[in-house]
Amino acid sequence: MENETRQEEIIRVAAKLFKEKGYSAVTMRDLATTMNMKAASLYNHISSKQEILEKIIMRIARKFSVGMTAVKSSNDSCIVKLKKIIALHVEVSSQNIYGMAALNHDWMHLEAQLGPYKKLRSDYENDFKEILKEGIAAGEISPIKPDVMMFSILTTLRSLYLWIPKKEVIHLEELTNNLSKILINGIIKEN
Amino acid sequence: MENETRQEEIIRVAAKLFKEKGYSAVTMRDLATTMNMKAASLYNHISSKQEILEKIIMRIARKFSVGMTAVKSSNDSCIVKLKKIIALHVEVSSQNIYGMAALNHDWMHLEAQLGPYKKLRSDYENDFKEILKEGIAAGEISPIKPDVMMFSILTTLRSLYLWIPKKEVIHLEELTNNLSKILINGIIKEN
DNA sequence: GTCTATACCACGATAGAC
DNA sequence: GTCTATCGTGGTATAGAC
Repeated sequence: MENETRQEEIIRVAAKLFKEKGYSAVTMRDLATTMNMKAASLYNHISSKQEILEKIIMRIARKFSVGMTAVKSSNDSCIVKLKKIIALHVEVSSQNIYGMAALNHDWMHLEAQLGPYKKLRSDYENDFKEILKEGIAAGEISPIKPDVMMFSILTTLRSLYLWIPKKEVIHLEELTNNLSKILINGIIKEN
Repeated sequence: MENETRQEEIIRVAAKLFKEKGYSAVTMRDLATTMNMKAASLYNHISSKQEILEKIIMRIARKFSVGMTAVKSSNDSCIVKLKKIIALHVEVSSQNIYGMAALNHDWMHLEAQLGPYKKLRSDYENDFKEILKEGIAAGEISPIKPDVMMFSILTTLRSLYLWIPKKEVIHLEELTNNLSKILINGIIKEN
């Protein structure tokens, strides 16, 4: 965290507090206390509480969009594309375990950026579903409702931030492999 | 909703608001406006905002505990036990789509009931993991880390409330069957 | 860049008339 | 059982000294 600007530090600490109590329950006084400052001093670095939320959420949302674009444009099979999406979520979640909480649960408190956020999320879900549909058409994936499949896989991936920090030592590659097996092959033992 | 007491009505409406904005962001004035009352009048039916949260969360948490106890004490195979747990989540979630949001995201704002809630949740997760471990020992389930399996399945089940209301017509039995296939057999097509 | 002081407003909750 | 009025607290944010 060297060479981190004071604004970046505030945003990082705020994300941690938002994960613990949610955006609405965290006050500027809470944030200031954690930063060893007075609340008024925060405003030399950020213009509002809302701005902090916007930076936390939109930064991560854009990473997912960029990642999905890369996966879409590849020539991989659908199963490989899915594995790449799983790896994308493990990577982004592990690098933003606090911010992911705000992305998942505090997006409704966005004001000016609410529309742009919703657009990114809905585009992401459509791309995801499209990959599943292609997989079904190509005979790679079981012909179960793509909606239910996407919901099942994506909610697991979106909740990774709750769970990654609990691992003592985080073997991200191992986690990615285990998740791929479970989400793609299921948990039943094949004989 | 006939024969519903005024207190039950307040709790039901509050759960809906909590799902939309989170416990902290919903004010007693918001709740009163939605109920076509003044905020002060709410206090003739409930003693505090905190009491509303407690009733919403603890009621549902106890349903899951009761359901898990029934599954545990059966003589079913582990796979059948898992299917029963999936059905339990579909049932409880569909009957409490608003309350599930508070259960998942506002439990940290519990005060006196925080400890009891955490105990119920942790017991539930331990029972769930135990069933997976038995399944592995019995050769029914793939020998992947039970932690990762439980995380993957349980986060999907815990997020059902986000998704059930989006279905135009809810065929709960079909949803249960599709989810069982996806979570247990995976999405890959077997040839 | 941080501080003290404070403006202004909304919060949960209570008192007491009707 | 609902209302008006209000209490005490604490919210975001600004002004201006240092």
